[in-house]
Amino acid sequence: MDTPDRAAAQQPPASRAEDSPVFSFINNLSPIEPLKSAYNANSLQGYQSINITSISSIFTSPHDNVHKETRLAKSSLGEISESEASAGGSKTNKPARSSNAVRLFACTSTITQETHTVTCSDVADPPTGPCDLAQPAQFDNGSPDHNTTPCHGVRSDLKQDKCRKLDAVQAVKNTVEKRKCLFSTEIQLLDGGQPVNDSDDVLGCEWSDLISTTSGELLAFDSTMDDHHRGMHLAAKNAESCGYLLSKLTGDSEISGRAHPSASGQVYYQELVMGEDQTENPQIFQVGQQTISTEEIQDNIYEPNGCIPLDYKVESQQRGIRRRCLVFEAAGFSNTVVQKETVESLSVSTCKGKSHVQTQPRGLRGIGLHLNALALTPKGKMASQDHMASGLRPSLAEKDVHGKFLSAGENFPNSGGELLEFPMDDCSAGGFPVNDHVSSQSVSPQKKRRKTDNGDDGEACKRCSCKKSKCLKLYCECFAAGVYCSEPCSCQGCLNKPIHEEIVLSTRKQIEFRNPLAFAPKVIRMSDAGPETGEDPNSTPASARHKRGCNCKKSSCLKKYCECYQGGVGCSSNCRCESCKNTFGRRDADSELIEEIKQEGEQTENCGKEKENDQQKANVQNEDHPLLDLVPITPPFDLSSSLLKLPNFSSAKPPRPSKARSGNSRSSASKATATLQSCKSSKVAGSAIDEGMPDILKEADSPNNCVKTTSPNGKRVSPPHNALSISPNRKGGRKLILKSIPSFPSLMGESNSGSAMNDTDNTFNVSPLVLGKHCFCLCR
DNA sequence: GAGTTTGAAACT
DNA sequence: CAGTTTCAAACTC
Repeated sequence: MDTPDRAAAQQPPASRAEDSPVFSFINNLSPIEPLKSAYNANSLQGYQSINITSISSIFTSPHDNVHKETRLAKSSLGEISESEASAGGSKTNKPARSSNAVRLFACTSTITQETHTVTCSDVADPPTGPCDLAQPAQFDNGSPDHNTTPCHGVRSDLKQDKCRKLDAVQAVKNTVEKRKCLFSTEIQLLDGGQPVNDSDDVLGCEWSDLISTTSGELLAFDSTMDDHHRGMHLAAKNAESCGYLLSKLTGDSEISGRAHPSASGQVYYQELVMGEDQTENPQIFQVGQQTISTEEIQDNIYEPNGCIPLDYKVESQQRGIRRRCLVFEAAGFSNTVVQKETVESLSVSTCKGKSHVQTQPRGLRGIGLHLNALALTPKGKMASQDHMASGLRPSLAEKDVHGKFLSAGENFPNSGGELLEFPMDDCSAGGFPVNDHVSSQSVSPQKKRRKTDNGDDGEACKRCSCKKSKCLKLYCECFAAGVYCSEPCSCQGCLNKPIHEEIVLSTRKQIEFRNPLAFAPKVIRMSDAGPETGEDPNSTPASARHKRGCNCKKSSCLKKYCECYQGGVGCSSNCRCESCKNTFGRRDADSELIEEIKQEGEQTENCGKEKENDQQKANVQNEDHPLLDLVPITPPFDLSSSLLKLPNFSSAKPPRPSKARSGNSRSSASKATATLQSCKSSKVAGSAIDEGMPDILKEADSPNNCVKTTSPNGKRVSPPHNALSISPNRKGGRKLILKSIPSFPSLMGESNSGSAMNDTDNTFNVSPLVLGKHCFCLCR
């Protein structure tokens, strides 16, 4: 509807066509066709767009897509937008969507401003939730590449035009306007107000042009209005990371100019993200101006989404996935919806099941890092963490509902798009950093929640209280988690804020340089992700393990002082703890060795054995199966006994970071993997991963590969589980996670690892937690 | 809320 | 790489 008009306005030719009856006709048709196309044309693309991880296609597609999209965008976008609008038009987006959309907006908006391309606000439409399916189709229509395209539909262009028309025409307008409102600039523009500098220009010819070119790519997001607005405001406030983006959106042309700074933030993000993906988006950051490559945008957008799971499966694919995710988000699919579809499609396509993906509407991008730290922590400190990303997202995250979700680190590269969104619920999202200063204001309540409410403890959301480290050291939970400090934090002299992105980033890099795994999750939980989702064996770590063992002496590994305990995993050979009583499972080196041996022998049979604390073992062994299933991974449980040991790890290879870092560790890992592989047989791939991976990872991987079975806790899980399929840990973990985190974390992790994480990291990135969560959800 | 304990991180 | 110091979380009162 609107789109056509707008399109016409923007693009004379196109618009004309649009105006024509034919156009209308097409529009009508488009919705349907798109679907077909989506599905048909490329199952891949279609899937991808959906969620599917089809990776290769995805990756490749982006560029192609972009072009196509751009093209399409002009012509088709209008249509699409229309169709979407029509479809969704009536409806406001669902909240969930909105949230996502919002994020997208933020990103897009910013982008658009800078680039002048499009604003996204309206895009929200896509989500328009009405049709999950429809949307995809739409996307497809718009652009074969669905991935990117979906968003396109929404382009600011369209929006503007739409707005105009809408103003004249429809009730929809309201919604639209709202959307627009999200981004003040756009809105203004639409209204005719031109508060925004850039907008003005843009509005003119440029919009069309820009839009056509870049915008096409740009995703239109719809933000569900209210939420978006909220988000926007928040963002504006927060401005730091995302804030600037928002601000831009809001119409500050200046901002765009400023963009650089903000851009810096973006850059940072890019770096992080890009680091992985750089190839794709090198352009993007060119400083403010330009547009952020659609991909990035998409990425950003997507990341938030839960798409991650897909990524999960295939690392390389991840992006594609992300994008896809973005699309979905853009599409505004409710997570659920998307998930459904995606699931179906995905399952069909490549997916390996990434059920979680589905479930996860929102990924946790930031995963990587310290999710474990935050998330894992029993209390639910879950924070999402992406590195820095969090900063970016904040606004977005906030937007959602009460800001319940904060995406912490969407942007963070590490996450590589892995940004995790955390449901505020848990941590109150608060976790995320995001926003910081400003946000704090608005958020404060949340923060309170976080601290008090959230977690079981109330601490869950609690943030750091650094005094001397300026929150730029691993001492700082936030920093370690890869998130910006936010209100909840009681830190002093904090530099871990979006404003100081550069510093944060550089510091982070330094630390990573020193210790590549520094930001990797301390504990990797394999089981969760992989098994349950069934997804990626590769990426997912099979069992959780300590990145490096604890060194507890007095706490007996029974207190949170113990990282293992805190992470809900049993101690492993890597641990140097004394008088270990880790309830999750403890492994002595000797026992491990023995186990390994056994495992080797058994693995063939069962693939693994469980070991456990001496005492626990007895108990556990019996249980394994039953207990495992029943038992929540969560630490507290005695399950520990049940915990399986990882076969391989055995020995003590100290999972030294160095090894892991170097990625060399493999040998041992390889062994483990081998065994694991044998277990699973199927996936050896893990081996490769393993190679790259640190021991921990390996372990994780192996477990994954072998089985979901592997419990998160490496130790716990033993390959044998495979049979069991589920390690207790997982379950436990899942359960816990579920509460805390509603949505699945996106798999972002992989891609994400972003800055912090390297390849190996990436693996880590996928936060076990998340995975676990997903898994958990799925399983249940 | 203040003080103590604890163990990781950082430093040498 | 090992030992020491610094730091902030975890814990206790």
